[in-house]
Amino acid sequence: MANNEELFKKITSHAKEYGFIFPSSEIYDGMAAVYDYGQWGVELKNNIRSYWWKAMTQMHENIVGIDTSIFMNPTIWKASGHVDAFNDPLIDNKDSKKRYRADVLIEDHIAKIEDKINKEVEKAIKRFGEDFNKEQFCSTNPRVLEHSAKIREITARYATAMQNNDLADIKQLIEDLEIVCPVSGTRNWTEVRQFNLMFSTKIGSVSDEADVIYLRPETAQGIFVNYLNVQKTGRMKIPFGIAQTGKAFRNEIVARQFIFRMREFEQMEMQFFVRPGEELKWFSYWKQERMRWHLSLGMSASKYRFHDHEKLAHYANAATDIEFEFPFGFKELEGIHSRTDFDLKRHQEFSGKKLQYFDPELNDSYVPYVVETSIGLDRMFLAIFANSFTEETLDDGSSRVVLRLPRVLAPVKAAILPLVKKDGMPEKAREIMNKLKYDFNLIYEEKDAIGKRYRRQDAIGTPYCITIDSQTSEDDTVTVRERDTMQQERLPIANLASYIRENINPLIQ
RNA sequence: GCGAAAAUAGCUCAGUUGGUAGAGCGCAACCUUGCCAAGGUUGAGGUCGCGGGUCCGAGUCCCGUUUUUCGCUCCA
Repeated sequence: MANNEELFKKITSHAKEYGFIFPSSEIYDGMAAVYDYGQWGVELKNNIRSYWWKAMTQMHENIVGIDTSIFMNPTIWKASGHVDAFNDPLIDNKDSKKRYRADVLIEDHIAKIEDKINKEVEKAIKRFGEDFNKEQFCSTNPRVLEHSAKIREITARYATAMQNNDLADIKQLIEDLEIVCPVSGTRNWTEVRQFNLMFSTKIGSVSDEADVIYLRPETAQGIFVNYLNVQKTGRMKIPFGIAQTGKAFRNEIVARQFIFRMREFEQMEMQFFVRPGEELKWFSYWKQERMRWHLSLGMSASKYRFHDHEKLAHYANAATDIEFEFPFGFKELEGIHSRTDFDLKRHQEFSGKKLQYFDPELNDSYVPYVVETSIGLDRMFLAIFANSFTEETLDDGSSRVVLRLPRVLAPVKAAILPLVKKDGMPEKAREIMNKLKYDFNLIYEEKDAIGKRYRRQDAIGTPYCITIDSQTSEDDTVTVRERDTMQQERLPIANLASYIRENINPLIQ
């Protein structure tokens, strides 16, 4: 494990040193769990996104893409369940390290007081027999009156505190009631915190009248609320899919492990709409299909595994994760969920609009079922980056750091290097550069010894180094040096473009 | 969120019982060499994470805070 920690440290250092990822707002002491992509990082990230996008849309005739807004009508998040499921005040016990919902702790306490009342009532029933008037008893018995007054007091105080968002008073209430942790039995509590999964902001320029809106915690809802627009205007027939990439925001309590868990992150999602009853067939199809996509990048199959969910979310009837072996262990990289018709049904209910699809083959209308594939772009970046990072010792005993990125994803496809800064080589190199730059992202470099320049390209994962030497001016050939093998071959300049194109794209191979 | 550890140049680090900062690599310019980094010369770059305190004097001691890492917890 110590080795992996060491490796992970090297990977994060390398990411910063070579312009892939910087801590956000670094000169202001940074911002927890927020990172910026640098000059090479953004190229790699764009390439991953584009590779996914092409694999989903271009390679599937029945999948199209859209791009929906981060802001959406707030009712969408009520329909999706995000508002209610994550709006609770939480408190931790420092001894047991267990986390509780503050309202549940207080309700449990009230339930205990109610038990006391019930016991008084039971005793009274035993004593007075059949003609016992419970209502009269409760409104006169001093012990019961005391208990019910207490309950009213607690309830009122809790309601006021929640209304005023007075979390300090909720903490005080828990202390005043001498509520103890069921596990540790102690009253060593943290402050009460409101845990909101969603970031909120206000729309409208007059703040009093402004409405609260949320930054989307997932991109999926933008697809759901547009599915009929796409289906109708694109004349889509079930089964069909809608793909989208974009930023999502989650107010995670613990965000950690570099770019693995960030509060602002990018998702690549595809929602596949199917006939009710056929969702599990498609679920299994997408499971295999998505794994195939991962393996096409050439990373070892042993780095991947499925993790089927046993406990399913309220909306799902099947779910699996594709996990990847990061330096800190196997972790979720992509989720594949059979979401049933939950989301569309809820939107139908909350919007009052029919979200049915007329199936001409069945001559029937229904709300489609949905199978979702959802992958974190930043996680995919980390998986690829960490997996590609290699330190090796060469035969001559020297060492090199090489980023063995899948070539299709490499930020720079080729470096154009004049062997020396004279004899017309730089001019020839510029000429080649100008021919190829419309097709590929290139780097031109003439400073330092050729070996040093090769190593610099290795460090950012450039698959090919094209070197112009004295022979170039004689026969218009150059040497092409491959990143992983360091082997060189001599090629005519005219063949360079097709050589690079054919060697970088696994979808062609 | 709880607990522990850490923070000095772009990166990796050193910095004696407290006496106002160094190395290697990297970077820039020039020279030299010319197919696998680490020849020469010159140079840029740090209010030692930030804020207080103790002291004649703090990178070093104390308190707070921010960030990062690890363990636990959380992750519809």
